Amino acid sequence: MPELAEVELARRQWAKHHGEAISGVDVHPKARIYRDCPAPALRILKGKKLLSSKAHGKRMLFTFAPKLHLEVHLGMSGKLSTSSTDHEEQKHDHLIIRTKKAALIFNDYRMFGRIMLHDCADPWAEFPPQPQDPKFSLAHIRKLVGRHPRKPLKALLLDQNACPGIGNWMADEICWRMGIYPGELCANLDPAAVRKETRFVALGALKHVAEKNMTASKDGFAPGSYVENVPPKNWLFQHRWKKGGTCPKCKSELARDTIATRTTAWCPTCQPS
DNA sequence: CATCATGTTATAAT
DNA sequence: CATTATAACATGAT
Repeated sequence: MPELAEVELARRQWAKHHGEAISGVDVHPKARIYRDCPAPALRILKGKKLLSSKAHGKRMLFTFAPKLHLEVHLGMSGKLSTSSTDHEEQKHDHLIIRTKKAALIFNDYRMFGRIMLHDCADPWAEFPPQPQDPKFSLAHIRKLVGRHPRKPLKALLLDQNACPGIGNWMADEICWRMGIYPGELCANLDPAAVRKETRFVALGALKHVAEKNMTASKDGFAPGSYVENVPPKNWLFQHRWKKGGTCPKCKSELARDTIATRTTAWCPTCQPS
């Protein structure tokens, strides 16, 4: 499910409980999401306060002390939600962090998501710039494109070291805005166009998906409700999965195929191969 | 029953 | 060594 804007929205669910002390931690020790971290280790959070949080790409980091952070990745089907203190464990709830006011829940039925615990000051110190950051510069993109001349555009966009936070639908959206066939090789691309449209889609997604609903309600969201936050109708997003879906620009029927291991939708007219 | 899903990663191949 | 391609992971919806 989650790309950078959905991840940011998920982070904000738990972020509503910054400042609250942790009274209990329920874990499912066998769940695959704990493959990087023994589940019982999470009990160290008990008695600590959730101080702050941030996101980078598709990762979230929840800070409980200067050198104690919980990292969460949602994988394909992970969800963060909050519920009342009497929340009873639902199917595929793998982690429930309890405070006096709420239950913070991580649910993931496919278990491609993951949990990590960090005991250093800044576990993300060496991360590459995100598309929405000013550091996502033209020089940076030139370097990326130059390093991957035989890589398809779509594969570059999906590379989390290159474009952190971009996933399948945003990658298609970016290719479509560029007017470039997703299988086009990086060697043939204009780095300025890659930068421009990647930033447009990243910033637009944050605005439409992450921010919009945050002002819609002040007392939280029902679990999963945020998935209804979607980009506008003139984005490819709204048309790419409909059968017989058409290009919002030229109304041609969209094409579909697997590119860079993922199902890809594009407009054969606006993005000729 | 077969196919597909907004993701990553270990391993192979070039 | 660096870059690129593919299979595997687990569950549910269609």
